[in-house]
Amino acid sequence: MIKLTKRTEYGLIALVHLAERQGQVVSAREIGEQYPVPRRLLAEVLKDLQHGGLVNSTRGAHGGYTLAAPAESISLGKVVAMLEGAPSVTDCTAPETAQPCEVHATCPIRSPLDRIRGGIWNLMEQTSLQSLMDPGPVVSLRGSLTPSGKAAPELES
Amino acid sequence: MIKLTKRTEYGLIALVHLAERQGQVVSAREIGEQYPVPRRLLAEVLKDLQHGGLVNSTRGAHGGYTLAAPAESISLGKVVAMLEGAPSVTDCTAPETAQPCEVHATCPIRSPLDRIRGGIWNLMEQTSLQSLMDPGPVVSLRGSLTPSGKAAPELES
DNA sequence: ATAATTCGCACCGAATTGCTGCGCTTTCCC
DNA sequence: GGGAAAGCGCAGCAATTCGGTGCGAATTAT
Repeated sequence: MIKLTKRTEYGLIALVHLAERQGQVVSAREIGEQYPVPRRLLAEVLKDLQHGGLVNSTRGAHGGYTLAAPAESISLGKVVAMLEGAPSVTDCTAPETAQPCEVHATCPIRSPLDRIRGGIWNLMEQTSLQSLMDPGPVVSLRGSLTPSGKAAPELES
Repeated sequence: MIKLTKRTEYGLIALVHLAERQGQVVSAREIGEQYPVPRRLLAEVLKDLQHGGLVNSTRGAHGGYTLAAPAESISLGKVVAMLEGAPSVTDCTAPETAQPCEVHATCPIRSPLDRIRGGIWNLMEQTSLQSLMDPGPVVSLRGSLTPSGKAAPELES
């Protein structure tokens, strides 16, 4: 199914919240109080974001989280990749699967499907956290589905 | 997770196969023999496609399926919507959920997330079965994420 | 009749998802 | 120093979804 998980949804809520108070240390509890987000799960998500280096965490009494980078430089793609694992359109397109997918040779939709995946991914890569907050147009894609199929050059590395 | 289900994958394989022999009646068994697709499940998928009017089915001895429309007029979006149900980026964006999603008012990422969904959807809507088969560029998106957020005007109706 | 097909359920096992519990560590404040 | 506040790590649980199958009925060419 084409959808994002709750983890990503919560993560985005938190990130946007952090972005609004850039610099300030915000606790998971505070965020959990403002939105109907199970704070326990939110903490889990924040932890993952911290692992990925998107947020900094401060422990201890008045601890909490801050954005580790400006909102403009955080792409939706990064968040999704971090919170949901490697994205793929079908299982056999997942690079780490390493199973050459027996169809491979015959499968007539493999590479096209790859292009779709690239397009979706490109969409997310080009969407920054900042633009998610802006009211205006987010991004203008063009030529996102090129024959090369490599619309999303680098993901995480 | 951002991915298509096996159902869609199998459906696309079948549709492409049907498109290649446009006009000819092709049985589920034949398709199942060419690709490592459980023919039982394939039949299930084909049935759904028939329900949605994308393919015609002929019963009886030399029965099978044919494309119900030219490959150019079948969009990837239609197939996905038909095989995976209403697409949504998060649960609360699903129209039929009807739960107004308590955050709604406060949720800072609802509408942006909606735009993402629209963008992805738009991508699929603009990708025809035919273009999936062509080797060239598939589609050139531009302005897919407009502030209006309604990048995908009509879905199924 | 018989064989080849699709059709319509219903069902099962496995994986994923959303969520919670419990205890530990770190840090601030008194 | 002691307590409270906060993050960290791991493990587990319930519900849903997904991939796949079984079985029989209906339909049609030979």
